[in-house]
Amino acid sequence: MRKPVSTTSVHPRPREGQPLAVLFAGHSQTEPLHRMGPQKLDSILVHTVIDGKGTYRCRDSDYELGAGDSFFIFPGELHTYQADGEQPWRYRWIAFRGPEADRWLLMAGITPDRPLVRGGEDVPLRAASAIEKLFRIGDWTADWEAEGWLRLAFAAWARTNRPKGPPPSESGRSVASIEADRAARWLQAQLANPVSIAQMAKELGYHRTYLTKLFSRERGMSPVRYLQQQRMGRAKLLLKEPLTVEEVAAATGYGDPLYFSKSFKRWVGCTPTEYRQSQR
DNA sequence: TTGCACGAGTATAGATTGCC
DNA sequence: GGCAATCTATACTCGTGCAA
Repeated sequence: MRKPVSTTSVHPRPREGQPLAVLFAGHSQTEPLHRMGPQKLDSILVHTVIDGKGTYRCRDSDYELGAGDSFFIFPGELHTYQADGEQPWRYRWIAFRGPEADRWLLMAGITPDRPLVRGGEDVPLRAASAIEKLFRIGDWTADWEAEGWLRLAFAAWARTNRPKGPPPSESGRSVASIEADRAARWLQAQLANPVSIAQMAKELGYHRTYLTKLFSRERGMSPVRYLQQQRMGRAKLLLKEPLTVEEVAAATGYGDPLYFSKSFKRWVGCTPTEYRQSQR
């Protein structure tokens, strides 16, 4: 068995507000049954398995992974991952964030509900290795090179994950429909965070009033109602886990568990505790 | 596509109660 | 005692109509 080892190189001069920011990269040879989580992150973290096996758990789903597979952890998503007991995995990771990254993930067909890319090319592993070295050296050009490597990795994931054809944003849909989808994805990515519609509008480059109207027209419900619907769906899943109501409230963007309980009852018709008991 | 105004609805905080 | 739910008051945000 290999000796457990883990190294990480972080960006030497991280800056806020970039469309795409590569934050750190590293690699690990884990111990048998080595486990991370349950936890939540504030950036996107992708692991690509070099060899060995392990399990990734997210949104009430378990994924078995092996060599060549990549799994994506989205910001605010409660998750765990654990090495196999007999063949603990060895993997490389890259952490990044920014609206550009969100767009690439969508185009590659990678979402919190489909957080895997099975097998495929070795480019992501080479990218993670290169970025780790770049950040260790700390040269001022590291930003450019790291972004370039991440682009190559995304191209590889997209080739593996998506059937041939135009990217989703170019398939003949209206601009309003595409923008409503963008807004919906933004809201989905913020399920665990207290956010406002004004904040969303600002980040997507539209006026609050206009975006609200556009969203309501395309989706048949207001952005706030959509956000609540998604949060309650998530809450129902999390209530099947051994988490307190307070933890479920926090994981669904409610700072106040009391208010969460009240909202849950209004949506579902029973309190979180009653819902949990009914599912047993 | 933006900005304003306004009513309606939502979020929050604190106090209290009930259950295990 | 700890956790969860309820009630109330208040502040804030949202959705919508309208004008530009």
